[in-house]
Amino acid sequence: MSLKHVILTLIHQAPSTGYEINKSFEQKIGYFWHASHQQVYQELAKLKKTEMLTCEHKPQTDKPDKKIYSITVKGRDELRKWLHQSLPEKKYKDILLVRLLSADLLPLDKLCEQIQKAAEFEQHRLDEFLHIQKQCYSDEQKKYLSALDKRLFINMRKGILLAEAELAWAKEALETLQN
Amino acid sequence: MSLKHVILTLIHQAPSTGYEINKSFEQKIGYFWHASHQQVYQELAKLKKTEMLTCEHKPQTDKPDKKIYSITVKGRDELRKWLHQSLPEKKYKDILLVRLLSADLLPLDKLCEQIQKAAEFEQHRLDEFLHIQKQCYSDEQKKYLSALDKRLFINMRKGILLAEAELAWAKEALETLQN
DNA sequence: TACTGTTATGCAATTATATGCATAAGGAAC
DNA sequence: GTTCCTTATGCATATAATTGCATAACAGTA
Repeated sequence: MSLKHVILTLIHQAPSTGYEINKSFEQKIGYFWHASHQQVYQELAKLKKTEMLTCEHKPQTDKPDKKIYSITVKGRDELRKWLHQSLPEKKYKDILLVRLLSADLLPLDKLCEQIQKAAEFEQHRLDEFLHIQKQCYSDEQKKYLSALDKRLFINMRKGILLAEAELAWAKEALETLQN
Repeated sequence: MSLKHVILTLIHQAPSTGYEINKSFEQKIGYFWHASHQQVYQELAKLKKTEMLTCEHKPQTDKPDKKIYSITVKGRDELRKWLHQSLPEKKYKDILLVRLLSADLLPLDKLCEQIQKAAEFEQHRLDEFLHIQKQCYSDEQKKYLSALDKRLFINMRKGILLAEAELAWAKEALETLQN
């Protein structure tokens, strides 16, 4: 439903290869959308078949050949249409919360360990975001952000706020469990 | 991967029918795990076939017949095994953040409308949680929580903290966009 | 020279989810 | 009396996502 549009969004920003799109998913985009490389290549093939994208073949001598995809008018129309649709309901999936429900089969210390580990992961995420914030968005820089940079800033802020909430929860949860 | 274990968790707590499990997903469980009724019935059939669950058929005269599922020893072992596995990485999917990236195809006012709508949904969620918190977890009551109630409390707290973070983000985002 | 990592693509098979439709009986509302 | 809601189950099909495997050339390193 949406991976299609995520990819269209990326290629709309700039023509790209599957490899580059995969890199985006591994790096920045990965914080708010997850996709494997197989999924990406399959989706690109589908988008080409339905004429949302065109593909230019770029042979290379030293490295494997590239396929550079560009968005078509049809693709841009589809993207615009999707952007105007109302947001589908969020589908929450939080394994840790499920595990809490059957913790009588999981010793308290093991459970706390899992919460601890999840917290460390979030801390790592948060640190990365905070680093970006420091580097790219000083109070001075924030005054003169372009429209695009504003949007990137907002996205990063969500990463920060959610990671902080996760961390606050983990702390509280550990205290309550071990009280 | 996990729906299986979510269902095992629920039936481990108490033998249930597919209908009851679906109710759980629509209500409380829905806040941290989403599943449709078709998915649930199919998964129950699979779990029965693989002998994780047994099924007792309860004919009823006034209403459609029930199938009451109970967890088997094999099912409980499977659940315990899963509980001890380390958590898989979270797979983030946030459509709103994707949409922010291609906002040049979406007028600012429409974008803000979508953020506003998402915020209203979160506010509704938050209100429900806060209501539960007020009803069930007064300062006095919190002192004497059973192990299970503690876990339920922790889950609810996550709902509250995350919803608050979403709301804080939405407010900030709207301010930045409209500055 | 063999191993590891990066660039670059993909197929095949399976599993997980979603979409649409179907049945059936009781009760409440209009 | 017909329409809608709740209880209770499910099938068939379609789409999305994961898992495992495969290819290939170069570059660095041990």
